[in-house]
Amino acid sequence: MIALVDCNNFYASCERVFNPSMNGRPVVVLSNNDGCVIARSNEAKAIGITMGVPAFKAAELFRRYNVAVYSANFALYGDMSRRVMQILSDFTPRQEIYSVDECFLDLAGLHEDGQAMGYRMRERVGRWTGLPISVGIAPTKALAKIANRIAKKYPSRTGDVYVIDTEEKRLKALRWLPVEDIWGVGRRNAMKLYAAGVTRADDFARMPESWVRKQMTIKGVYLQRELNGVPAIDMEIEADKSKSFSVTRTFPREYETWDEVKERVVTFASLAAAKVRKQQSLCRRLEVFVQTSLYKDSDGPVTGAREVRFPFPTSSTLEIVDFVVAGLRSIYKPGRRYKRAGVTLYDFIEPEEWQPSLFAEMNPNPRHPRLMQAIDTINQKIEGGIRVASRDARTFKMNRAYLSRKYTTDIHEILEVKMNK
DNA sequence: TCTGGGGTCCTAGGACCC
DNA sequence: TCTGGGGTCCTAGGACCC
Repeated sequence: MIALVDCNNFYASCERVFNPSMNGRPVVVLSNNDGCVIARSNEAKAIGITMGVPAFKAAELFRRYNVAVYSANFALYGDMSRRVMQILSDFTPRQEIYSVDECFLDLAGLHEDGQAMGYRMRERVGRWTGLPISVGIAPTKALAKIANRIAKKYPSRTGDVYVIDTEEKRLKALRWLPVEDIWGVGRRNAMKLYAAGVTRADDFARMPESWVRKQMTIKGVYLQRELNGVPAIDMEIEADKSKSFSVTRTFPREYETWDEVKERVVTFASLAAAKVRKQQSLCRRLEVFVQTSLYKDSDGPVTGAREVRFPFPTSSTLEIVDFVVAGLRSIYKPGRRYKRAGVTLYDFIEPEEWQPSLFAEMNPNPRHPRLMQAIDTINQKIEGGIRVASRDARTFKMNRAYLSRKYTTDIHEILEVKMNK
């Protein structure tokens, strides 16, 4: 059996842990720049605040219902996530961390009753972190997802834990679940399925495999097997190295000068490069894009994008910054009002896989690795301690009007939290 | 005035090779 | 009139996830 454990309303719940007075009150968390709603407590959902709604459109609801509003505090959520995952890994070493707030646990070989174990997980995570979780248990990952959904939907009847361990329960669950809510069925496939007269998961499970293969590719076939109780999607216990790193942002206002846009893009490239170094890869390509407002022009946003292939693999911020500025220069149009930009680093190789070129000018600067190491060490201790000069913090300030504090990652805050307890 | 961010995988089709 | 067959690699675009 496989468990899918997931934190309820994760970001909103994290904020609540440190502000218990928010219990019972609607809580929402906003995206970068306080742009739109990205997490909601149950109370916030109940008063009709929808996922992704722009903050300015929900302002009236916020006021009327005395909603507690928070700017996203990803450092806090990341740290809470690490704690939850750590606790759950005690139940079985076979854990797949699927997202910041979810993990699969392979329960094979464990003798404890699933329901009982689910309650124990809930109890322990709740007591040790203050976060509420839901647990779904079933023979396959796709079914565990559904079990979890049932647990969430009927908290009082299930106690937030639901196990699909009989054929009867499996069929009942499939009859209950609309196709569009199946894990791996998105908007597009849902439309195809509806067009074919398929509206419930059990209809989908009975569709001819050839049809599924044709309409939904091999992934659809795996999914169908999983719903029929046959494992087809492997657990991924070992976290692979990432294949790309992106940093993209919407700006707080439109930028109309080269310097402003360049500063942002250089910053994004620097952040992404640090991630590449952290996983000890080298990078051979980047993509940079800039975009005008998604909402202003009636014919939609104008996007410019450019791929840059490096003459050698590198993880040096200095080298990557040069490449990204060259890329940006080739797409930047003076006079445009840019609202969003981003950088993706990808096409990684491992350092030992690469041989230097015979031509010196095609090789990376041999002194950069140690320089980067020194910079990373310093920046670990002093956030933003060293950066390339073309990054200028003064030119950019993100809106984070409702930011909570770094309760778990800043030593002063940690002491304060402890004293209050 | 104000509208998020970061990933992975699959497939078709083109380019190229022998 | 008749115009091979098999394979790899790469990329863009689509679809999906949280």
